[in-house]
Amino acid sequence: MELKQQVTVTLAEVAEAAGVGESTVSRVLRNHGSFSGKTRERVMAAVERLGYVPNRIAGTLASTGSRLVAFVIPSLSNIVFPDVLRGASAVLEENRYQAVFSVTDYDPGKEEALAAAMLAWRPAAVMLAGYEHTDGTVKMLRASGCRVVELLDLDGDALDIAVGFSNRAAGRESAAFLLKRGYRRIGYVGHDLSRDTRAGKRFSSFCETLQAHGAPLVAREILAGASSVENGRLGLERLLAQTPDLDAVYFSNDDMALGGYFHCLAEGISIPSKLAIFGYNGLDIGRAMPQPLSTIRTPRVATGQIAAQLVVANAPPQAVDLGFELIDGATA
Amino acid sequence: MELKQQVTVTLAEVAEAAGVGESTVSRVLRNHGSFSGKTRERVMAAVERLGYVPNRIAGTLASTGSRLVAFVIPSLSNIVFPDVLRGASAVLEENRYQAVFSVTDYDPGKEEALAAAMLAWRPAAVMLAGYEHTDGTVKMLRASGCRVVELLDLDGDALDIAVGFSNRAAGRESAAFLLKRGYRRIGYVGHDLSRDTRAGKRFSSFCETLQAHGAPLVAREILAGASSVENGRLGLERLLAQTPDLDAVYFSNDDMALGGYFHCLAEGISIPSKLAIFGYNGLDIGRAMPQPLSTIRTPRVATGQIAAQLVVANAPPQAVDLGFELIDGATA
DNA sequence: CAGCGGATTGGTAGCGCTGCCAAAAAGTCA
DNA sequence: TGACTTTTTGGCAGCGCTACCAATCCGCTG
Repeated sequence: MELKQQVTVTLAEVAEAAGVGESTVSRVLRNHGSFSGKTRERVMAAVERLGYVPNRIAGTLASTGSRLVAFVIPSLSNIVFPDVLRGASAVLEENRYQAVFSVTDYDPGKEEALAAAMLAWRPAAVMLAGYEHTDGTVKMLRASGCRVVELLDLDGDALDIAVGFSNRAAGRESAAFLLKRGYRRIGYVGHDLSRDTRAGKRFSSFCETLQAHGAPLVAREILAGASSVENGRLGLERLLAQTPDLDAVYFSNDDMALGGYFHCLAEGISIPSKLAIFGYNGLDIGRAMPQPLSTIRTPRVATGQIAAQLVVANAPPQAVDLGFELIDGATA
Repeated sequence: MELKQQVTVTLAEVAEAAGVGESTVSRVLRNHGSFSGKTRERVMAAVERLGYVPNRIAGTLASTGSRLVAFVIPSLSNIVFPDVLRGASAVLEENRYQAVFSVTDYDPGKEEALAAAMLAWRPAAVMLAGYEHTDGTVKMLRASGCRVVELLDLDGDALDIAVGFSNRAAGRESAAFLLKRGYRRIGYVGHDLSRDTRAGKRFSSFCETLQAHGAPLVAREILAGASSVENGRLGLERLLAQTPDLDAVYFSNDDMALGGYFHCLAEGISIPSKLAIFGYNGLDIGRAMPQPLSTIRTPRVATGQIAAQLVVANAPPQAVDLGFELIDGATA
């Protein structure tokens, strides 16, 4: 292999080869404005012959408004965000938009820096997780003039568009469900809540609901770092060591809950008679477990889809509540 | 708070405000070329005051070479690709590169179309999964002059850079491991192999190795659609219904294997004494299972990191073998 | 056949920034 | 101090494309 030749064919060359003007080529390629069928053929033949690939950088600069959509997401380890991206990218690709992303690791400072970097690409929209942003981020987004979509949260005030569901309601319904099932000595196993503010909202509403029904949270175990199956297992082990007589445990999400489930399997703790387990997210894996996981299924892919559709349609500011579904599984 | 729908500030305006020339502002902002400390301060003050955000579209067009890196990946559901993206995006962000992506759904035709769309952004590099591309894709990539990185496969000829490991070797070692453990009646449960060519390579090498050792594959169950825990469970159920006396099953990946594990749990099939289970990928979840999953751990995040590093460093064409690790768990 | 309106087409300013080059300013040295 | 360097700086031509406008063409009318 050797150095490649930078043989960039330009629109001007296509125009020359086709014997037409540049603007005609541009019109044909974008299928915009009018041109004859004959012209179209000549242009397409030249494009084919020269192997022309339009330069979207130049195109975007010359036209108003880009077809880039920027995602500034907390993580790619948590399946939630790939799911959102998946939903969004399908819609964006259909509409010839291009997705750009960067990962904040749940760090608001990094979010601000990355949002600034994104804005430099003059995207049509910026999509972020939730409502908690630094003042700098908010100011910057407001000043940018591009659409802003806040995802997966509805507990707060949207800057522009918001798509998701209420995490507080999710926490509340989870607690109500466990209470209705008769559990009274309830514990919690979670991951770092200071960074994952949505998990924090679920937890605080969960606690408030328990409290309001006279069965306040008995114990909690918060693990540093991200959620994972291993942390869930470890968390439940620690929680039970500290408070053995719990009858139910709420986990910050399904990964953590699955870890708890594994711990019970390994220790011979029978579910749900000895201990009930409740998760959050409604991952597919929960359905395949020997005992389907009791959890709340969230519309992750749909969140991405709807968000993308609203951006493509340049919809007015709004908050779209996609809701969630409580899965009455076999673990609680 | 001023909610001015401000017209975008340009570099020229910053220059004017700072009382310097445009090129001076450009130099200061990119910290490239020489300028005095005093000038630097004046420029930065003006940038701050006006809330200037550089326009990377214009910058990229004017300069040679972009800082975009395009990912054309088969899926976001399979955790493999988010993992690769995660490794890559960390490195890219550090180096002020921007990641762009689109999803092919394992469809070579879609890959070609999306690769073409990506090329229109004139990226510094295009990253793709594996070696199997349409002639059109290959031709286009060759002609583009941008770097091409093929990921997660080494069984074939690289276009430019390749980073990953040998799937054939992985299949071979998996088979050798099971044979060494004494299993002889071995089955396979997999997902759609025609699309996921890397899984196909593992499977064919697995079979060849069994054959070479006089213990050819006894049965197989291939499920349509993507890999999932549910499909793994269903697949094993079907496989055993058809061939009950297997002593080991190789799964196309850990998700599928976990499904198989769940099936055994639900049916009271003891692992590994009655049936051994072997996966592929080495997901964290496998470590947290009551019986750690026997599998092969692949360097997914590292693949992304190394790939990104090579692109950033503009390294010469090469194939980097990151290898994999056989995890001697408790299920085989 | 001139006159018209709509369909096509080409010319050409920019879009906002970088790269190159020459000019201006600031140092250096004998 | 004058000649010569080195550091800073500004001007401006593009990068490849789109948007706008004017020119041309065509088919019909009256």
